[in-house]
Amino acid sequence: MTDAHPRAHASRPRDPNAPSSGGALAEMSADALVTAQLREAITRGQLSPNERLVEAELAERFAVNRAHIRTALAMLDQDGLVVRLPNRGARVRVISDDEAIEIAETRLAIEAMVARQAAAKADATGRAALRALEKDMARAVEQGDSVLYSQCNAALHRELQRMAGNATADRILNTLKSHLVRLQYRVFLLPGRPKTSLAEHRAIVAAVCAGDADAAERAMRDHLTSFTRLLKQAIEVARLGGF
Amino acid sequence: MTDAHPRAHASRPRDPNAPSSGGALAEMSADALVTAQLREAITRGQLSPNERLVEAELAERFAVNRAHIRTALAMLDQDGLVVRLPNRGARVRVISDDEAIEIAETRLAIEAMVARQAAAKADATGRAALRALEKDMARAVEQGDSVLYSQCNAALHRELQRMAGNATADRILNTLKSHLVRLQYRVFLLPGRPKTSLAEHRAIVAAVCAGDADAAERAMRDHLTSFTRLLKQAIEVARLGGF
DNA sequence: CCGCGCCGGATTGTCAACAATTTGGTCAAC
DNA sequence: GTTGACCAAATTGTTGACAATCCGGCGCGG
Repeated sequence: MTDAHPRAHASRPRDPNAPSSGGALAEMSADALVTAQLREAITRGQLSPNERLVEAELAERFAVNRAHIRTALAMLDQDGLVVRLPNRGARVRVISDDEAIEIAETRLAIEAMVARQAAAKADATGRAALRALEKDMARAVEQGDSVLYSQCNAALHRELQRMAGNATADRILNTLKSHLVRLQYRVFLLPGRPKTSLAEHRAIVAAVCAGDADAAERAMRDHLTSFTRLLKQAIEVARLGGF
Repeated sequence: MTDAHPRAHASRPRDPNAPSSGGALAEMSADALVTAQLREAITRGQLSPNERLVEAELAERFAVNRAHIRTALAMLDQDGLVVRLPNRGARVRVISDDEAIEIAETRLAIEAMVARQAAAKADATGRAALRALEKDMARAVEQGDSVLYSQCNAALHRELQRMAGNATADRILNTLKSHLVRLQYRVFLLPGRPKTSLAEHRAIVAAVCAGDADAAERAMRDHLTSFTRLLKQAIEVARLGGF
């Protein structure tokens, strides 16, 4: 209706040689879409760790062919969200305590670099965005709104990634974070955490906006070190208390 | 012959929940095997950047079904070695100059952490292995054997990864390195590079063996900063001279 | 009562045929 | 000479059927 040409389906020719599944939600291959859906189902906890992922079931659930599920599982296997044992099917990969810490530490290493790069490349738009997010964050703390806070937190880190313009680090960080989402809420819920976290974020924003790369890296390092320490603590508590 | 039970095919039950394609070459699913082969073909340069990857061709080349090629392409797409455009097939992904630098920088960030962790966990075995590799490396420099040197170099970094015992960092580093292999030879061939590189490696080995985490991280950082700088230089030269 | 082999259902792995899409070339019309 | 539509070959996307494998329970023998 909106387009007279029967064969036309996209106006722009699309940039080739770009990470295949990175783009917008529309104009995505069926495989990529299914993969994204499955990934989200896992990270949101709708599929619990170690749960068996039966191809036929998933195919029905997402209303697609088994082949699509199959490639989706292969891709998620590739970035460690799923384990596949030959002839025995796939399961949601369980992240061991030790591994969770590994992930947090690796994230720290990369994100410290990202903060440095963001500071080095900071422009007016980015600075404004950061300051706005800082304000939102402060409001969330005042109101004691954990959900909002966690959203602002994620948004702020994403904005830093955007400013750094490091696609490689981006991809890796997104993968690492998808592993952490299920764990980080424990840290957010610790008493007093939002307040310290806010202060740490302020330091990051200030350093990045000032274009001080060293300070930005240091601030991010402090922030994520503190996060990692609390994560370890939370894990330890769970290990002792849970059993 | 060696086993009376007709159904037995592996002695140990195998640890579930481990990165699927990380293990030994035997006992690998067909998909994983094909993926590994294709990955190697790409990293070794047998398939040039931007080359079209026709499923039927590859299927014949590796003597497998098209479906296997399909999942292999999906997995390689996932870790950025291949780009797939819907209905238009897959190509070997070309790494732009900027991206090569990004990759080198990200590698630096992670490997600095790995060096730190290796130093913290260093045991007698690891120390011995590092010292042996250092010797081999020195010999390679004396003899002016670039190939041997590059192998020792890779082995040394791998040994550090092993010592650090950080599976997450491992996976990421291996991916990043697979992108760099085709570029790093330019750096190795620069005049005088092996000698400086050797000195840098000596510093790393010394720090790690001494269990000095800070020094190890610093040494690795210096080493890879120097590498990255030369890589940038090599790229710049190629950009100006190549055209 | 316990181990062992075996069978049936469920699930994954393999494959080839078919449908849909892109691509490049040809030809006519302007 | 150039533009545009159309056609054919090549290639990817989709689907269903079939084979191979694993997992549970069941019965047999010790």
